[in-house]
Formats: sequence, structure tokens, C-alpha cells
Amino acid sequence: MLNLDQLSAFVSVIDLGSFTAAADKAGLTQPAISLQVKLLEQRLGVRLIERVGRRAQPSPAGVELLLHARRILEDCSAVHEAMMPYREGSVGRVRIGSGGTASIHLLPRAIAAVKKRMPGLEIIVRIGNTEDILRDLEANALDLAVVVLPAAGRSLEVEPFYEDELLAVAPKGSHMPKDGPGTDFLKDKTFLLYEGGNTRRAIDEWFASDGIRLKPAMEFGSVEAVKELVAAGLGWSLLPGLALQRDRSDHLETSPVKPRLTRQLGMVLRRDKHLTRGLREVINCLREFRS
Amino acid sequence: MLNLDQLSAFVSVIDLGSFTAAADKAGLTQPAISLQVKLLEQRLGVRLIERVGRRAQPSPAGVELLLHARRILEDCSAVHEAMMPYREGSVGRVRIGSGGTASIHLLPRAIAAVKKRMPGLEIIVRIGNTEDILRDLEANALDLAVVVLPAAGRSLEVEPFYEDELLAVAPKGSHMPKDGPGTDFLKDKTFLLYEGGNTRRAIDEWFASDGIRLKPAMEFGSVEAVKELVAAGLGWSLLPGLALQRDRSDHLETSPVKPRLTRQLGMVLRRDKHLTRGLREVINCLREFRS
DNA sequence: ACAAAAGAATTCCTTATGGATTGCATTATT
DNA sequence: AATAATGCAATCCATAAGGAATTCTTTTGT
Repeated sequence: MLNLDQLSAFVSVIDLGSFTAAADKAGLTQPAISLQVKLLEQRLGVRLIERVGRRAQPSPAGVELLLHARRILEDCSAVHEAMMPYREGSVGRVRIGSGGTASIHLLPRAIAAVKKRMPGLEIIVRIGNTEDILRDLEANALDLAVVVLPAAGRSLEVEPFYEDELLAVAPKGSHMPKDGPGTDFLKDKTFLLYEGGNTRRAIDEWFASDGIRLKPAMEFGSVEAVKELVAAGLGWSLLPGLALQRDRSDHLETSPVKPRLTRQLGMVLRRDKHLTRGLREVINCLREFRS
Repeated sequence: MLNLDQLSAFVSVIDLGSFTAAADKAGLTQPAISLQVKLLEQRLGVRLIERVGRRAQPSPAGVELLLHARRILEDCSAVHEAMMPYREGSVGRVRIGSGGTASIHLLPRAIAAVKKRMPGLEIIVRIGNTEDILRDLEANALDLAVVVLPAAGRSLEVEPFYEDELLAVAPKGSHMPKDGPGTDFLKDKTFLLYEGGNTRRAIDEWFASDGIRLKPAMEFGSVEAVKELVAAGLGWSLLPGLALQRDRSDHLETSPVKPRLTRQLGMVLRRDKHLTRGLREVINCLREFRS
């Protein structure tokens, strides 16, 4: 029978290019690693590592073994993940990835609801741009993503669950058309935009459908920053309704635009994801927003 | 880290429905299997086997683990399969670096001989100048170099294996002294030379030993080109005998020079190189030329 | 038929040591 | 002065011997 410690040692040596480095990483001494690799080589009857000069390189057989070994080791760590939900005592853990806006305004409410039902559940939220989040999701470093759609990915399943309207935002006292400002009305305003990925794209498309190309005065990575700047009278903006709920009506004038401009927030999971109870709860709580 | 023996024991117990049976199959005693499964349960923090009545059945977590475990164990046995060809030496790879002349005229014959003995062997030949080849050899990007000597390098081992004579080559019908042309005879001829590194150097030294400094009319990177030009009557040349074996005697006059001028071809390996069966075969086949 | 405990055997790790190569500095040479 | 050669120190891996830890067996109990 093969031995996972030996496989792991072998992979580590190749990755780090040195027996000594692999030993340090594993918290062992160099002879231990040497022995592991040697035993593996004996068991397989093949030379796996070319000890040549100062560098350790895989032999042809070693290259082939690497492919298998990496997969096996990954599967083994996946086992721990898979057993997590069955564990007694630990209620579980849900790792959520999210874009900035949703994480500030939507997730806290959903998480609060989940926590009420499953107090022990550990919830981790990672903020990032859609691209990074989805990559981590595919790598199973995240359990669930909450992002602005569209979201692509062969192994991913997308469920839209919230339609967020983008609102025109102006300093208090600005003239705001009754039935909402259109592209014509807005095109000459000074614009401060949130430089989010899909949100920003939706805004550009909205203007572009009337043949207008927007040249924003400034772009910011933070919605809150844009809000403050608009409140200070520095210009107009188009911001997610979500971000405007904790009303700054004392300093801001807000209105839907014409035609209305919305963006879809969606939950994204790996298609083959095993649903733990915690994850199911989170999904259900997010669905509450669907109304 | 997971343990494959434990996984295997667990799967076996489920498959056979009994600890004792699993123990027999594994050639161990029953407590050993009990312990393995217990340790696995402890490590995963999950109960895996429901000991109910006479039959051992998997818990829900056990069912899930079975899926993973079977796959992992299969992959592990696939590893043995995958290593088999390398183990028997029927598969392998030899990366040879070579100067141009040897690679065209010597290597094909040696490779053909090796292939006859080890049909599965993968042979890669990289052409380049001596310097590049030797650098790659030191970096272990090549297994063997076949170059014109001398070849330096602290970590390299050199074995001369073929003495190649440089022949004077003239257009058909040229006057060629009976006992071979000397420097005196050749110094006034129009010369077309092959701009190889060590070969070219050997020629310069040959003339220099009689105090003559050669001013070749043209230099070419290809021996074949020089041959064609000489055949077309454009001048004389000194070329490796190896390159003249596929006789162009219908258009060329060839003769040893006086004193005879030879260059050594050598095999070069890293001093600490591990000899695979394939590499040994290649070396042996090259030695056949030594006669 | 499985679990638990104690002793035995094996495995695996650490320490110590030696061989080999590499990188750097020093020295000799053209 | 620049280049090549030499010598030294450092680094890395292999091996051997002793010791710690794991794992198996035997025995016994539920």
C-alpha cells in the first residue's frame, strides 16, 4: 500500500526543489524526508528524483507520479471538508465570498438571520472583486459567492436572488425630474462613479444604449466615499439602492432613473457542492430577500 | 494527514460487513482493524461505522466517505500501474544535446541501435553549439552531450569515443597530392569553411603550427552548404570525414591532409548523473563507434 | 463478534557523520 | 587590469545507529 506521507514528502521536495526545504516545511529533519522519498522509490521500484548538483528535479517517472500524487493529496484534504458537516459538536462553517456592496448591506442581515437559527455556525466572509471570488469558489476555497451578475464558470451554478436598482444620487437641493432623470438629463453632470466591475459596466451600457459615452470626473473603489463626495456637493452619481438604504436623505437627493436601471445579485455555488446544513440556511436566508 | 491503511481497513469492513473478515483479508488480527477504524473516526471526528447487531454498516458520514475512499484507493493502485513501464525500463527518456555534425551523421545510427533494444525509449535530441549544450547539461536539462572536444566544466565528465578525421575537399578534377596536401599546398587555395566552434579552432591551429594564418573566403554555418559550394567549384575546404561518408565522389575530391588532422568527439555527462537503463544503452551504442 | 488493555515488534524520526558540489574569495597568469 | 585557476567555506544529500512513537498481537471482557 502506498503511503501519503511519502507522497506528500515527494511532492514537497519537487515543489521546493530541495530535501532540506521540504523537511523544514514539514517540521521534520532532512534525513526523514530523504528516507520517505527513498522508501517511496523502493516501493515503486523507480527513481523519482534526480539529485543533481544543488537541485532536486523529478525524473520522467517522477513527473508522471506528480500528476497522480497531487490529485490524491487533494482528494484526501477534500475528505476532511466532506466530513465537516457530519461532525458532532461543530455545527459547521460557511465561507462566503462577496463584492463590497452586498457584503456591507445585504450579508449582515442574512447572517444575523442565520445566526439566530444556528448560533454556533462559523461564518467567514471574504471581500473581493467578482473574478477573484469566483476563482476561489471554483477552487473550493469558498462555499458560496454573492456577486453582481452575470457570473460565468463551467462548474458553477448561478441563482439570481435580488434585484438592486441603481439610483441617481445628487446633492441635497439639486433639481431632480419628477419621473426620474434620463440619459439626456444626466449626460452633462459631473459624475463620480464607483469603479466596481459589473456595476460599472451596467452603467456604461445604460448610457451607451442612448449613444452616450460617459466620462466620469472621478472613480472610487468605495461606494461610501462616493456618497460622501456627492453629499458634499461635488457631483452626481449612480449608486446601488442597497447602499442608500441607511438614508442620508438629509444630504442627498435620490431617484430612480428613466428607464430604470437594475443589476442582479446572484448566489453562485459549485455545481457539485455538497450542501451542509449551515450552507443551506445561508442560502435560504438570502432567498428571503427575493420578494 | 489521512492514512491509507485506515481508509483501506474502513472500506474493507464495509465491503465484507465484518471487522474480523476484513482482518483476515488484510492478514491482520481483528483488534488491529478495530484500531485502524477507530483512529480514522477520531481523526475525522465522525462516527463511520454503526456496530449494530451482527453486521457492520456505514453511518451517513461513512457512506459519504466511502465514495471518496474508493476513489482515492483506486487512484493509488493506478499509481502502481503507471509506474510499471518505468520500473521495467521499457519506458524512459534520454535527452541528448549535440553539435550539428554528430547529430546528423552519428546519432541517427546510434539511436536506431538503441531503439532496436528499447523500443519504448523516448529520445530527444537538441542541436546547439557546444557552449549552450554544456550549460544545459550542467543544469540537468540534458542527460548527455555529444560534442567536439575539448569540453570543460567542473561538474562534467568527458569520454572521447570517436576520432573524426578532417579531410581536404576539392572540386572534382582538382590536383590532389598523393600523400595528402599540407599547409604549404593549401595556403593559397580559396577556402570555404564551416564555422563550427571547436572544429574551426582545430583547423586554425593546424595551419598555425606551420605559422600560417588562414583567411577563408567564406564561412558557413552548415557543412552541407560548404559541400555543395565546393562541389560547384567555388573553392576548397576542410570538412569532417563524418560529413563526407554519404559519398559525393562524383563531384568531390577528398583526401586526408598531411600531417593528419583529427578532432575528438566526446560524450559528456554530469559527474553525479544517475544512469538509467536508457541512458546506459545510448552510451553503449555510441561506444560501438570507438573502433 | 467487537472492544479494551498490556506487551512486543515494527516503523519512523533524530542525531551524528561523511561525501560531494557550489559559490566566493584569493592568488596566479597573460 | 582582466581573466583564469586554486583553495576554502558553506550547503546539501546519503547513510548509520540509537531512540521514540506507532502499530500489531495476545489476552480478556462484554
